[in-house]
Amino acid sequence: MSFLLTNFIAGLSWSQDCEPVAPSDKLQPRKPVMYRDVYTQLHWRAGKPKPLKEAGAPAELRTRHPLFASLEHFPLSPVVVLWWTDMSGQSKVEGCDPHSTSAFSQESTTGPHHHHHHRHNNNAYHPYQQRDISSQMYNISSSNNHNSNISPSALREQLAENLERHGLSGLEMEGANDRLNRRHYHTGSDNDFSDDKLISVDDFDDSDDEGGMEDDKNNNENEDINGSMDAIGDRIITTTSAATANRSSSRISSSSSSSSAKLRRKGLMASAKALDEAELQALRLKINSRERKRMHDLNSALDGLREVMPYAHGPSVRKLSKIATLLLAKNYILMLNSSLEEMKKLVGDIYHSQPPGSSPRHPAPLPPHLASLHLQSGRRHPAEPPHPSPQAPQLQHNPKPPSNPHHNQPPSVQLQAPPPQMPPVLPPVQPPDTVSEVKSDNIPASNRPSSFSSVIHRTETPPSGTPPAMCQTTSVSPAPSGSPAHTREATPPHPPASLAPHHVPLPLAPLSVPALLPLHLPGLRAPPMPQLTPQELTALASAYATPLTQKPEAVGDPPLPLQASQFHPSHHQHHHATIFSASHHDRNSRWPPVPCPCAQCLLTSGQFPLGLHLGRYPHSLLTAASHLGRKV
DNA sequence: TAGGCCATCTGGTCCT
DNA sequence: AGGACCAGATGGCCTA
Repeated sequence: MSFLLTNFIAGLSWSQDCEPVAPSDKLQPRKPVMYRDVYTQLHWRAGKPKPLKEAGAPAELRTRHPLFASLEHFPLSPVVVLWWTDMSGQSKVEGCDPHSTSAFSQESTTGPHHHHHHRHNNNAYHPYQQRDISSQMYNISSSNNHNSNISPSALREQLAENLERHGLSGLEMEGANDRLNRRHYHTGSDNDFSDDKLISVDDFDDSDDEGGMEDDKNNNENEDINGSMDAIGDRIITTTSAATANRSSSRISSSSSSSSAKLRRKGLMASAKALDEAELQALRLKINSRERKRMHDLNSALDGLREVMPYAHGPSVRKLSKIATLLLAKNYILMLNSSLEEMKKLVGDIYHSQPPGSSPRHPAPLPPHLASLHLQSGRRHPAEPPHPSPQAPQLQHNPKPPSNPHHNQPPSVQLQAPPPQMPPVLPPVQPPDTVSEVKSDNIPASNRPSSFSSVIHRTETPPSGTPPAMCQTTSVSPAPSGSPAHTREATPPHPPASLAPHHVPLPLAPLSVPALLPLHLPGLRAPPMPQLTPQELTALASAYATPLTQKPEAVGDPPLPLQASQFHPSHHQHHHATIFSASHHDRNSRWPPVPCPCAQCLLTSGQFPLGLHLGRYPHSLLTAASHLGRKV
């Protein structure tokens, strides 16, 4: 879109139809912001902060026209008189007496350049079509008045007359604007503020400068872009629109044209190469393309992160925002680390605690299912040779979660551990290719905790030749329906023992853990029996393995009164209460909830099926959640 | 309708 | 010099 601005005049010409309001309440210029070298932007407010576009100010003026800065110097003269011709060839007026200018002529806008009409989308936002008279920006658009007969020259005369009527001459304004421009927007270049009455200011962004206004008779004195930039501050300026956010290629092309001019003006291309306009345009396009690609790559990476995040991936789940993704990922990592530590401690307690009075001379034989646990922390058995590579295990996510109809199953987490080094005192480790599947049904009911609802099984058989140290993946199958999350109470398979843990070495072997392990399950401490059957171990692990495939209806049952009170700090209870009251209980919400990224929610995911209890919430809340999680 | 989120353009800065 | 990176600005889309 192109338009012509003429007689940009600030004056005390309130329309009789508009109730004069204290200008300070209506037009409060923001601190001038340098925009594209020499221009500024103002923030228009009418009573309360209001979007600029709703204030009726054309985007070009809001962002580029330096004379808007005059409002700072003329706070009592908020009326701005504008006349422009938009892309569609319609002349419009803002800020002057509607009774005298409403019938604006369209004759001046007709020309051979209506070929630009095709760029306009009827559904696209048109800044000049949104008028807010309350903003006291008098927008007198006569785009639909084809019978008007006021020519631009007549309009100028009328405007000048109005100015004189209010005792403000254009000359005074011009001088003031010149001073203002020199003060605020003079870039130090050769701005001379010539006496040009009509200056073409090529838009920097987007519009088609190849013809938007060339036909207008007022553009006879148009200068090229460089000349116009040197003459910022003149009263009559022709510019083009940036309001149309049409991302079409044509826009890019036209944008690059003006941008290249800026590049040259800026001096970036002041080398001897003397790139011509086409080259500069190509350069601008190239830069834009690179930046676009960069952002696309960034978004792709974020998408990849979302895929491995433990939240519902179903199509009915709203996509995590960028910030939510990052916060969730961060807290997820924290939770995984905590889970790992917890698991280490638990395993150490399980296998190396001895009944009171007995001395742990030898570590308990490690059942096959946990024989592969590789403990990084804790004291090692004296017989255990030093680990050759004590680096922390590397957490890896399966790029794709196990294929099953449950979309919200979390990705498996694999721990890459160094090659196993089995202490001689321990029984041989079950080969990693052994696939065993133990269901809680196999466990006697008397030994089965009430939380035995999940199934843990080895899901992958390494291909032949795979070193034993390679990762194993343990996936957690969903809990049977009707088993709410909070019923997976952390009932220990055996009465909790208060035995002091005896950390003894464990064989170095790959550790397979579920992707998400709820922490702080009460009672799940060192069982009294040093040896557990594989079934028991599986059952125990299942208590830790939180099925994350709970149906969303579980969301509707706020788990707050239960484990939350046990595991959540008070501040987090409040956080949860806030969150839940805000979105969790909104069954009518259009969007399914998305996970709370705070660490506490992740840590207590065993009680709250991760990713199912939050909908979108404001950034402030999300940030607060992050802060809360940081305290955990 | 306000606010959140996003894509895009843009200019500045830093790095290689 | 050129590319990567960053932040500001803007408008569109969507939701509450």
